[in-house]
Order: sequence, then C-alpha cells, then structure tokens
Amino acid sequence: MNAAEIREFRDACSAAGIAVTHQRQVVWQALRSMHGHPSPEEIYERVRPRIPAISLATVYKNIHLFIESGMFREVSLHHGSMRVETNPEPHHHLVCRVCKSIRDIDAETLGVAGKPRRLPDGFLAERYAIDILGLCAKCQKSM
Amino acid sequence: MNAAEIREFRDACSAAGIAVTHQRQVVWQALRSMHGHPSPEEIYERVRPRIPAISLATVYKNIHLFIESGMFREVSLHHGSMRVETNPEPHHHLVCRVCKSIRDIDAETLGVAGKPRRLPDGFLAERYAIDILGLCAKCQKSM
DNA sequence: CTATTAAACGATAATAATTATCGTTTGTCA
DNA sequence: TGACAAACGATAATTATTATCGTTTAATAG
Ligand SMILES: [Mn+2]
Ligand SMILES: [Mn+2]
Ligand SMILES: [Zn+2]
Ligand SMILES: [Zn+2]
Repeated sequence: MNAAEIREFRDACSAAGIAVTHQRQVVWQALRSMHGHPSPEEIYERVRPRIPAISLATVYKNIHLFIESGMFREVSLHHGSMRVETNPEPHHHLVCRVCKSIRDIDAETLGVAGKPRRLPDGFLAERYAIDILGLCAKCQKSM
Repeated sequence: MNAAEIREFRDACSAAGIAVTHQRQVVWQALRSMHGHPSPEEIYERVRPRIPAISLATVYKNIHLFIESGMFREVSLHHGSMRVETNPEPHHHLVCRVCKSIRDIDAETLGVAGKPRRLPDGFLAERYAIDILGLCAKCQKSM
C-alpha cells in the first residue's frame, strides 16, 4: 500500500530477477497482510476482490516464485504424498530442500534434548518432530 | 513371517479393535520390512507381488488404521494443501493432531536452542523446523 | 461346526490439489 | 517506441486421496 512497501517489493523482484506485475504485487501484499499459515486457495480468495479476473494458476505460480526466491517460506516441505515412518525409534529428520530426501537422525547425534515445561494455551505435547532443512551432500555438489 | 511377528500383529489388531485379515497382515509385514519413509504407492508395489488382486484403496485404508491405532506414524502431518508462512520471525510450531491447527511458538518460549556442530554425511543445515505434535486445549476438552 | 452379521475388500467414480498447455497480454530494455 | 521474453487467464491434465457400493470374509454365538 505505502511507498516503502512498494519499493521493497520492487527491490525483491529485481533481486529475484522477476518482473514487477500488478498481479504479483497484489499477491505479495495479500501475503504481507495475512496472518498464520494460509493455503493457496485462501490467498486467492484474499486477492480476488482486488483483481476479480486473476487466475488461481497465477496465484500458485507467484507463491512458488516467492518461495524459490526466499521472499516467503513454506510451512513444511511437501513430498507430494503422505509418508509412513518405518523406524520405530524416536528420532528426527534431515530434509533436503532440493531433492526432498529424508534421512533419520537420532536426538543424541543432534544434540537437542529436553521436553519443555509448560506450553502456551494449554497445548498438550505428545511428540517433538524436528526437521533440519538444508542441502544434502549430493545437492551441495550440484550447485 | 515368523510366529512371534504374527502374534504381535494379532495382538495389535485386537488392541485396536480391528479384524485380522490377510490383506491387513501383508500390508503390516510389508511396512515392517521396509526402510525409510515409503509412500502409499510404494507400499502398494511392495504388497502386490504377494496379493496381486489387492486394491490401492485397501492399502490406504489400512495405513490409516495403523496410524490411528498407533501401530505406525506419519512422517509429518498433512494439512491437505501447502501452507505459506506469513511470520518472518524465526519460530516453531504447535500442531494439533486432531484439528490440525498450527500455532506459532518462538524458540525462546520453547526452550530449545543451539545449532548442532556437524551433521552426518555432510548435510548443510539451513534451518531448524520444530513441530510439537499433540493436542490443542480445545481438542483435549472434546475427549 | 454352521449361520448370522458387521467389517473388510475390490472396483471404480468422485474429489481436491496442483501442474501443464497454449494463445494472448504486458513488462523490460535497447 | 518496438521486439521479445515473461507473465497471464482459461482450462485441460495429472496426481493423490477419498467415497461408494456390491461382494466376500472374519468374528462369534449357538
Ligand atoms: Mn524417520
Ligand atoms: Mn508459523
Ligand atoms: Zn538433496
Ligand atoms: Zn485441536
């Protein structure tokens, strides 16, 4: 809305090497104005009042560009389908953001321990699931 | 395959209040024999040589039953669609396994800190994503 | 060891999320 | 002010998952 925000958006686009389009800016501002963890559909519904003719595909394309360029992040990586854990031992995961591989790592090797005291809003913790996001050795080489 | 495993499967079924069927047992054994984090399709392909007539739907149904009854777990909860993070601050999440709500929690409140030293296989860590899985206050009451 | 009955199964249609295609429009840059 | 690649909208296609429904099977009571 304001000038500083528009400048920030333009700078982010040029840093990412993408064009400054009206649709892109409105999607970006919608995300800026939203709280929580919206789905593409929810973002679409937020954008539609401003650009009634926008396509859901455009929203998807721009979300992906924003994530690739680091302007926003995904809450958790999608693997395309559900995955079943076959390792019954308590452990955590190394997840590669490029090839999406998942490797087990036990809490000891990881060096984080200890359940917390009390959680906000009376949340009852049953399990800690730590994903370390990054690059596997193979994907580091191919860059 | 062996008697002890079959006994374990039968006990788990009766504890879960579900019938002992041939298909169910083969899916269970397939999961037992697999490593890593297989998808329903991969489990299906593993089961097919033993029961060529099995339906993919049956594999899905049994995976869900196994997860509901605690015989296996999902690698990470599915929210049905991708979610975009709107909070630019580093933080973690409280995820309710019943209503699938996601609440932000900052690392400080959580009381876990510290990047680890070196990760196995040359994995390059870029970000820690901690999901605390459990029950939100509302879902605790409705039980 | 049967008969009853609810649960489970297989086939397949339906749904939901996401991606691909393609002709048209619009930024970018010289 | 063009030329051209990038982006857009419409929509078809794909993928993952779930629902439906007629048939088969496991549980169990007698
Ligand atoms: Mn694992
Ligand atoms: Mn968050
Ligand atoms: Zn990788
Ligand atoms: Zn809940």
